[in-house]
Amino acid sequence: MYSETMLEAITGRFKVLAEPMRLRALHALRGGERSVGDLVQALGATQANISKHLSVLYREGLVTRRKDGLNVYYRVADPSVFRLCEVVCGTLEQRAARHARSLRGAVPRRRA
Amino acid sequence: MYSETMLEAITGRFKVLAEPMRLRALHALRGGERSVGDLVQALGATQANISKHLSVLYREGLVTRRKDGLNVYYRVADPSVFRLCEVVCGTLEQRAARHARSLRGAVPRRRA
DNA sequence: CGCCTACTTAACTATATCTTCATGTAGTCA
DNA sequence: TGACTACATGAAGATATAGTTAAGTAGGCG
Repeated sequence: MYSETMLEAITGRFKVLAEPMRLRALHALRGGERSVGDLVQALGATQANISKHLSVLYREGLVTRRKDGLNVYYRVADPSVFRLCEVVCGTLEQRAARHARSLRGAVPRRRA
Repeated sequence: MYSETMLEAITGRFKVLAEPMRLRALHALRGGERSVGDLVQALGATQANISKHLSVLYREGLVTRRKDGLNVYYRVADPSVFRLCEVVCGTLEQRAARHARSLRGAVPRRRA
């Protein structure tokens, strides 16, 4: 069993990832660092919105940032995020497959 | 990049795991199935509260349930949850270690 | 210096969700 | 049938958080 603080830390990490826009931002950063304006255009959201989500990711240690002139460039700091997504994807696909099978009938019948 | 529906599904899964009490419940079920009343006692929460969290876990497909007389027994249906927690734990520990090192000084100086 | 651009942040509204209390439901036992 | 137990659920209050608007900060450029 986890300690109380560890539990809060884990759920905190999950909470950060539980937002579509943040996940989109992280995956948009998968290819390397990008500026805020670049992300705004890529993700189709307002600049303030993206900026806030990036701040959350930064506070949680999932990204780093680097200022260059007027631009701020963000970069993924913790690639484990993608492993988490892949694990979730795997189980979701398994579940979907099971569901599909159950729709076809739990005990598949041959064509009459 | 994920499709919009896939993204919602992934964040939905993270959202379910982003609650300390639900994570506690899942880990309490790690040893095998347990009744609601048993979990209530083990987790130290109200019966309504536990029942609701279990319903969420059930809707999301993370647990199964089985009724036997007056009792309802829950069981973990998707053990990948524990892998997710382990991945998160690993990165949190790494981060804590880095933080500890930075507190000792990024460039450790020898005693004068 | 003033003005612009890129970004951040404060203030606000709307929405979601956790928690609790009370009630409802299903099964057991007399 | 009625009373009791185990669990689920509806309603309501408190809190949190996403999104927008507007203002603030910092750097580049004339």
